[in-house]
Amino acid sequence: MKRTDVKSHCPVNFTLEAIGDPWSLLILRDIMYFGKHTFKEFVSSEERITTSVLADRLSNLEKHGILTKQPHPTDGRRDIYMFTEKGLGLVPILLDMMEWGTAHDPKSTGHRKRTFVSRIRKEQGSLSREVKNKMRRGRAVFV
Amino acid sequence: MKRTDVKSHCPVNFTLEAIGDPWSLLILRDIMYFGKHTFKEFVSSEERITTSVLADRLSNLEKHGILTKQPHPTDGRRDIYMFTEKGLGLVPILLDMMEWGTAHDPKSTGHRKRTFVSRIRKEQGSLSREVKNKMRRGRAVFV
DNA sequence: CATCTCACTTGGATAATGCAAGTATCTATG
DNA sequence: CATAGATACTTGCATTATCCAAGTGAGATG
Repeated sequence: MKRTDVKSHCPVNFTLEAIGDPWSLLILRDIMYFGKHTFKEFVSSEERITTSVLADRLSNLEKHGILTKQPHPTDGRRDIYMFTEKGLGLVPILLDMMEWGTAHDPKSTGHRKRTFVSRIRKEQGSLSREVKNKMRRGRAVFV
Repeated sequence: MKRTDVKSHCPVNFTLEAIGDPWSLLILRDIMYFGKHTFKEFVSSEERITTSVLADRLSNLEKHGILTKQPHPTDGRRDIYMFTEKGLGLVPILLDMMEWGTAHDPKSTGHRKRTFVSRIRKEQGSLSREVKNKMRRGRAVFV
């Protein structure tokens, strides 16, 4: 039995079924932050995804309606991958991940984007603060 | 070679090295949303994590400074897992995941928390909108 | 002190991933 | 218009991770 065989309708679990593996998120990062759009560009990323896994993840992200594939307008060999509107809903998650990674890795390249990262921090408002305070007191969101 | 053997200092990748597998995030969800704190409680979650994977993930999350383990004050068999301050920095990510999962799963239990979810949505402010608009025009954050 | 509870470990089967190589389609060049 | 190079994949095999069931050891309970 695979993990995703148990269908809970917890919204966090639903999100994880779509993007809950590292490679999928790295692909989304490549598009969102670096403007990559093709198979070849994804393969060339620092983290060295293999072509078999990349093909699998791209088709998953398409299946989940997060990415769309279009033929390149002039070069028929290429396919262009882009976010759908549903995919764009993941932007806040990717922003928060950039913020956290920058905050906790002294060597992070995020430090070169200080003003951008502090803008992310500002979007984390009163609700986040409220939840954190609750948890500091040993409580939980729904308890 | 494992994925995490390639050390990029991309902040998103750094975050993924810490919590980039589904089980870790489900553990954090259990603590944050449901107030679970012990091994037994995590095992009893809907998604059926196995004890071997749970033990592995808990020690990883401890190693990354996201969770701390304390002995139960009265029952010496139990250990209490709680978020550290570093771990609390992940709260916005977990909130955004709840928001997205609720928005895209018609059967989501998140629909029972409408006012809470709409508060999450309100925290996603002008920066997210700006990034999304850029991407709709085929551009990227840093391009 | 026998039994139960809790937090793990261990071992063996199954599934996912990594790696190298190959294929099909399209483009660019002589 | 044949040939070489690009691009987006597949395929096959070795390695690694996960699942599942059962066991262990320390502490609680009656």
